[in-house]
Amino acid sequence: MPSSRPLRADARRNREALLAAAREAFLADGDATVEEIARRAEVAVGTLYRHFETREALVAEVYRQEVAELCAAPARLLTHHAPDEALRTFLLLLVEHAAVGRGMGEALESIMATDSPVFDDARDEMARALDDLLAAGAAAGLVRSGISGRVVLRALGGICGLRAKGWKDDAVRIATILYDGLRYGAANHG
Amino acid sequence: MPSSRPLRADARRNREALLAAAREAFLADGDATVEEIARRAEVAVGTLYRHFETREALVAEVYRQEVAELCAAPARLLTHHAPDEALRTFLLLLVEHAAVGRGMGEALESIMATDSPVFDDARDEMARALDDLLAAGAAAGLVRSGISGRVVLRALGGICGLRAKGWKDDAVRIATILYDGLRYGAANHG
DNA sequence: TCCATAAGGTGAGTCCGACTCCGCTTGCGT
DNA sequence: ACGCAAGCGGAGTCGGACTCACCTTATGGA
Repeated sequence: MPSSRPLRADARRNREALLAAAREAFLADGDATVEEIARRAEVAVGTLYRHFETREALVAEVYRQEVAELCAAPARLLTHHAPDEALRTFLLLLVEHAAVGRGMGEALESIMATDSPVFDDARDEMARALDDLLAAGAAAGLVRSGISGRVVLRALGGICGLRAKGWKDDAVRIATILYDGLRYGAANHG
Repeated sequence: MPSSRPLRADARRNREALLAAAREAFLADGDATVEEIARRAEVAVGTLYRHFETREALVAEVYRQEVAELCAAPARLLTHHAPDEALRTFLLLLVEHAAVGRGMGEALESIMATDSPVFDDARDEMARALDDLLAAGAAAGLVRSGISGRVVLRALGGICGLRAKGWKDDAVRIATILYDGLRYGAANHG
């Protein structure tokens, strides 16, 4: 159903406006009712639902770009760093992304810690990205083998939700612990 | 407000019935509307709300016993095992508890991964229990120091929510990775 | 240029679940 | 046995996601 017809001009405008309004609302506050988003975009809720199946689908769309970018990182990191360093950097990059705004953290948490089918694609993509990292590390004997990306993803899920004072330090610590834990059973243990 | 007066007989009965109904509903299905719980207990929702501030408070109460038990474990484990072994066992014990029913997992997740004030007590208690474990481990040079129980708690949060096939294996793996990560930077590194 | 028409937009309304309120009922101390 | 505070019932409110029957308009073909 994409591109059966190229989308009428007003429709495209509204879709864009909705995404912009949602992005604005999410990045800042983290939530926002569909009503609020529609109002910001100067359309009615019905229009919102013409373009996005559910509120969650809108959230997913808003963060798709950024998640895709995040998922592209492992391949890039692996060309510039040793696999273990690439893994470490990626985990910290994730924390960094989660920190850009309440919304991004929540989106990442939804992807990592829920099983909502709306995020299936993003979840699969991130799991695959992590798989690559882990496989490269294992092949080099720097990371224990037998761990799937999905597992690591899930382990990281918790750190993206809350925004208490000092949150980021904690997140970095957790990422570091996980990283060390992943190296612990490696062939070249050290 | 506890024990200003010993609670009228019918009130005690209803309170008990509500807890029983909720326990039954939660352990099996994981959720249940307040309406459903009230119906099961053969009282009206108003009665439910006389006894419990919010739905969450009811959840907290249902699992208080079990959480308290869980929190008592570290002290016991430390008298029988080396600190590192005690830590490992506790992490696995947590996974075990999360596995007893959808509800218990959800409750643990709420405690560990949210900041709902309803779970403040449980959260504090668990963090303290973990602190003890970590401090003992650090004192013996078996566990890296500088990690607070709260951080570990948060890291574990993600593993208690989902119930996909093979979930428990994943949870055990994550717990193991965390455990290894916690030992990684220890004084007697090995 | 103009019309037919299907794509798109609208917003009051539905649904659902948590929570409230107030009048009625009842356990229990005297 | 009586009074009344404690307790209970359940219809009602509220808030948020989502729907649908009807209206508006962009667009492409004559």
